[in-house]
Amino acid sequence: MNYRQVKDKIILKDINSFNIEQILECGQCFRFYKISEGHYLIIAKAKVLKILQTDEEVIFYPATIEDFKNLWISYFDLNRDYDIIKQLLAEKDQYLNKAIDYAPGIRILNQDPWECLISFIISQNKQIPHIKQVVNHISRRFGQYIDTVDNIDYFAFPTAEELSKAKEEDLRACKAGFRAPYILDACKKIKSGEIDLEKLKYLPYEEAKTTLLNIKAVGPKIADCVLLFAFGKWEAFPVDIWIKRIMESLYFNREISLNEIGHFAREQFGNYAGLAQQYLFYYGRQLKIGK
DNA sequence: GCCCAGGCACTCA
DNA sequence: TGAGTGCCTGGG
Repeated sequence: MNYRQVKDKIILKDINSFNIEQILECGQCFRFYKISEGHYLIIAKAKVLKILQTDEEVIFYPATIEDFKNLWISYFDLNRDYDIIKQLLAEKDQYLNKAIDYAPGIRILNQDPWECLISFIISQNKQIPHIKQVVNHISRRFGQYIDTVDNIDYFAFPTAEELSKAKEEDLRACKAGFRAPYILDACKKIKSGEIDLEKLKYLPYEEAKTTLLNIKAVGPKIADCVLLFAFGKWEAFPVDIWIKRIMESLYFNREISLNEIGHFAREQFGNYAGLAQQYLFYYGRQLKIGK
């Protein structure tokens, strides 16, 4: 990878395994908008960033070289060599091999744990456009103003401190529905220090997961999402309804319990299970496998 | 109007 | 321990 700054843009070249559409549309994050083909706007790290990908390069703007080094390299996981991992995974089985070929540009983002936690609490029983909507309402109402881009105001996702000012009815007004008290429970546990998200990063997968399960409305699926997308714990293999259908259809040819799927995934994909999940999810969802 | 969506809590056997 | 059911809300 090499990059340089040209005015307010960072131009990135020679990067393998990077496709902005696949990265954003594989279900790991919610605060992004498609501007046009290969052109997206994201809100992360209290910034509004556009990303334009062409055949030869990826342009991040507006961004300084400092932002790029301090924020975006880590956020987009740019220092990791995905080619080696993909080779390892592709040897596991033909289905995963196909899924990797289908979307070789997927990367796992390093997101903010708090935002990730609340976003996935919101995700239950909702479709992605709805989740995005609720996260936006909450940001607009409780988060800090970031910037106005193309006449649209953008707001950061509120901190636990900021969000704990919300009342249940405020969150219901943000269309959180029955999840409103769950969000407040998470606020309370984080704000009081009962659960310290910063510390989870340093705990082993199982221990961190057990801690997260103490939050109301956080079950195995949501815990795994947070562990994978915010804490870099790639042993996590979130099993949602899509992955269940996809795995049943590709690997089992019958109905199977969530537990069995998790067990199978750990055996089959090992320490890279989480990345395998992303390839299978994107592949299966785009092709509507099992639906 | 009905059904379902990237789960979970709660209840009951 | 496992199966069954209800849940805000919006879109098809």
